[in-house]
Amino acid sequence: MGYELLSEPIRRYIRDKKWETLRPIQDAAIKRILGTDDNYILASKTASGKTEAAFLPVLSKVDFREPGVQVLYISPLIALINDQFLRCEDLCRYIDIPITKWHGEASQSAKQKLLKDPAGIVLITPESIEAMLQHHKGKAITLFSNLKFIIIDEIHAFLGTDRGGHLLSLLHRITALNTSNRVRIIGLSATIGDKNFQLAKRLTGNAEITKVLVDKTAKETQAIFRYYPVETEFPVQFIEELYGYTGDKKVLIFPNSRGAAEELAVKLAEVAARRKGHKFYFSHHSSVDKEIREYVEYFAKTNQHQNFCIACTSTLELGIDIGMVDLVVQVDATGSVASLVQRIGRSGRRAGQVSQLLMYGTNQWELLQAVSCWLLHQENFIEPVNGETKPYNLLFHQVLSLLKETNGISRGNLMTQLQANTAFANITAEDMKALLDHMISQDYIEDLKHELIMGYEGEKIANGRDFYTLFETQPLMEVLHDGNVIGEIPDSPVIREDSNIYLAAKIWKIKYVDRDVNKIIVTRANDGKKPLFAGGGQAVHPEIRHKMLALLKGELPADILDENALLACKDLQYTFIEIPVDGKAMERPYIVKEKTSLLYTFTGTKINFTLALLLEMAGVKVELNERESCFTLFNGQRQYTELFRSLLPLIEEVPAYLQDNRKGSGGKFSRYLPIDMQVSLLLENAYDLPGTKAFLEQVSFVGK
DNA sequence: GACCTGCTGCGGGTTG
Repeated sequence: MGYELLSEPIRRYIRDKKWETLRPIQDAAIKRILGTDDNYILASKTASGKTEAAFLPVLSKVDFREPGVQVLYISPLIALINDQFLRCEDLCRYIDIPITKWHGEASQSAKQKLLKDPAGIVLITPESIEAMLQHHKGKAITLFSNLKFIIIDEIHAFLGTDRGGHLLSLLHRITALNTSNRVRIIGLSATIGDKNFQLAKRLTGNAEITKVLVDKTAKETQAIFRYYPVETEFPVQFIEELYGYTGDKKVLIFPNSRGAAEELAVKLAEVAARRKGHKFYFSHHSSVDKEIREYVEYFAKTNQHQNFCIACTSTLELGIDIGMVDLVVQVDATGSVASLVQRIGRSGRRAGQVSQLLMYGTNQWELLQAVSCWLLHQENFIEPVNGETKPYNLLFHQVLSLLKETNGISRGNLMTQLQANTAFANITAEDMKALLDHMISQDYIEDLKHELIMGYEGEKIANGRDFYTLFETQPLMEVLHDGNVIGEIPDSPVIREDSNIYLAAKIWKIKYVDRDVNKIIVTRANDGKKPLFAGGGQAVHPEIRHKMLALLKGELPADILDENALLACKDLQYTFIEIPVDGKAMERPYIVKEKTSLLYTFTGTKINFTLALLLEMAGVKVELNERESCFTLFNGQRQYTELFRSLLPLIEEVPAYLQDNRKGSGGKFSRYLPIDMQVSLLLENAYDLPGTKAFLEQVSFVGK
């Protein structure tokens, strides 16, 4: 038993907590972490005790009498750090070691105290590590040069993203400070997916000695799918129906936008007031002020008996423990299966409890996509993410960061550091040299011959307040009521004096807009419009679209669909009923209308975007409806398979075409890079050339 | 019709 291997103070903790047994992932992790020197990825469903699975053996093993911080916990969210701090604080009392939060909103005095006497456990964000290295390498050496373990929470949130590459680079820089020992790394996640294990291993910086421990026990979930067509605003009847399902429960509702979350929170609260129901209706998303969000989280976590309803976006998708939730409502399809899994995991967190999911489709295609995500989840599918990327954005950023950290470094030394960093394993030395030459020519770097220092243009970028992150953000306007911040929303045409908006589950009238200081002054109102938000969509994986086609041409899961939902799906099936399509043989349906033809590709967003680009290059006028994965063609010709096959040779010309026709963003620092690197980033972020090639080689269109 | 994430240093003021 793993229990026997733990140190006595940790065993006492378990006894005092009155835990009868250890969870499977905890028992396995204790044996392996204490019995070997390997790195581990712990993959197990939400609320299965992963945090303890890592901390119990680590705290048993580490000798905290040694100088310096011994354990570093890295989280993608400040909210998660604050949450885990409370849990770990309790545990740390048993072994009498200090634990310190280190992020942008953490106490300065606590940080100063730690610097005077570095020890114990530190909870930190990647960006705070970045800031520390840039400004005070000395602090990083004082704190982290005798580390034994790094624990990375919610590791899936980093996979396949620029931020994940950033974390990998920072891990390299931090562990390099440890000259006397190797730092062991443990990653935690509920939704990695089998196909991403290799990538997760690489995120530890040393895939060869990293093992994956998986508990595949699935979470039991009861799901019911309903259909309610909605045009622009949620009708009263829909709200009444939704109230009927949610009014007497603890509920999270996930519509797919901030605006819809506000609309649902306001309208459900109105119905609740009429029916004398509870008053605890909230909205929770990135535009709601942080203090209000924290209050909502606290309310949900601490109320054992009071029902509540939170309409939210993906802000409540990751690991923050918001306590008991009876029901998760998802309005329209999630963009990914991974996201669906995380959201389902928010309910039924107690042992033996079943998760409850109520799924609403407000449109036939959304319903079909939602059902497909659910069925793929039943098959244990999670979207694989692309790990074979060339992170030029990150390279540009880290070069400037290293110049800032060192205040000047020889070109040879800089190259050595970059080449040793596994974050840049896919970038050749020639590419690195080319980027450095480019950066010197554009004055991002100044070449003093014996060493490189920050250039004039580099200073302008690196001195900005948002140089610590790899992700881009849009400017926001602060919404104020009686001097209190309600939230921050992006500027839009709705933001003008005397118009009304929804925010933080309340309706406001805009009294005054000051675009010089980005402030909006509001008063309470009784009627209003949703705030408008701009933003890009999530890319849907091809596998989801394949499943949608299979559903249209196959049997519908009648056991989870209510009457209307079944009818809505059947209605969509009738659209394609006369077309004999074999989805597995890459046959795709087309429908001829009077002046146009509809070609349904049933493939992922990136392939659709690439197809649209190729058709544009070929001079074929089309319109793409991404939700339906459907191209509208305007000419009369019917040789669709031949038309698409003829696009194949154009794939090779895409990079050259993009050089002159760059659309969209290749990432935060893309515009400072040489053009060929910008194109490379664009191809990775927005398009899928290999996937499109395979699609074009196999596809054949079948119609009537 | 569309998500989310994070953040230093320094100088000058007030408060206990």
